[in-house]
Amino acid sequence: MTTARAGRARSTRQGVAVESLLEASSGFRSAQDLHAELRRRGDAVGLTTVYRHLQSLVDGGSVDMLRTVDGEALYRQCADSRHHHHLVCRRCGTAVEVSGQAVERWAGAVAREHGFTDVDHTVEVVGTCGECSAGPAPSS
Amino acid sequence: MTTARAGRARSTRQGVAVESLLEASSGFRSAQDLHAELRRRGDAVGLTTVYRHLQSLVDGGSVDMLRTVDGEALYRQCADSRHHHHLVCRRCGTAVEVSGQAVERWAGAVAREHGFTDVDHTVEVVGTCGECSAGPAPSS
DNA sequence: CGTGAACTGGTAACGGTTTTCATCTGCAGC
DNA sequence: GCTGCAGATGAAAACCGTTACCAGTTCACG
Ligand SMILES: [Mn+2]
Ligand SMILES: [Mn+2]
Ligand SMILES: [Zn+2]
Ligand SMILES: [Zn+2]
Repeated sequence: MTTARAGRARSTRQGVAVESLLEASSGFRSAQDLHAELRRRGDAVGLTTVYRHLQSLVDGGSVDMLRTVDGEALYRQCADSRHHHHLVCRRCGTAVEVSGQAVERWAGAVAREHGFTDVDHTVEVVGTCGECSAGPAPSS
Repeated sequence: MTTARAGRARSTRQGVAVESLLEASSGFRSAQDLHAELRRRGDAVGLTTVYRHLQSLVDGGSVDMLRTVDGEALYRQCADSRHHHHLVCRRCGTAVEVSGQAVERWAGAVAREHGFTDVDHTVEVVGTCGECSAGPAPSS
């Protein structure tokens, strides 16, 4: 009742591999990226299967997906299953989950003001995290 | 000095066609959509050229581009060249330009709070506009 | 064990976008 | 008005992330 998982019926080596790798990652990662790392570390999973599990996780609500400006899909395991947004470092990709009451209220108000209903919204904040701005300059 | 146009060096029939069609459109439109309408109305432009002009306009800052969830790029001529966001109807695509002081403040604050600098953000609000929710039901 | 539904993964297809390159054209300079 | 040519065009091919297809594999259950 509590977990509205639309997950797979069986637990497989591949499914566990994808899910746990994403869980161990700190930021958004692409399917191909995950696939490459799995292959590199020995326990390989087909690219198709990586996509399948990521899609299941997104459907289940435990993973967020977003599109980069050049059309690539990025996935991230979210600690909080409730509605929230991300503050992402443009350098290292690390993401912090943030909730924004102010934004929720604003979105609702601006929509109502223009006669819109069934409002939904997407908010992404990108910047350079403290660690990266203190770290080595992007020389080469 | 005022216009920081990174536009093309020459004025061509094709460039004018793309720009004015987008100008006459009320919401976000895809490159293929624009290409199809130009072809339909007789004054045809190569798809490649449509993409090229849209890219120039985006670079010049007079046009906004966003990605749909399935990776398609959508373009819109913005009336306001200053920073703003859009309230888009998920049914008819009509977009209203809105500025959100509350969101700007929130984004800055939440970033500062987590030690992030050089903050940027994207905010999109989608809903059903008054006209569409009053109009014909999405039957067939 | 035996059966079948779920799962896997190589390969092919898909679709939007970009690159390539031969051809064309706006326009600055005569 | 011409001419020259850098800039622009567009059909076709390449690109690339993603999805569909489908034959083979795995696993829960009787
Ligand atoms: Mn929100
Ligand atoms: Mn803003
Ligand atoms: Zn960082
Ligand atoms: Zn509408």
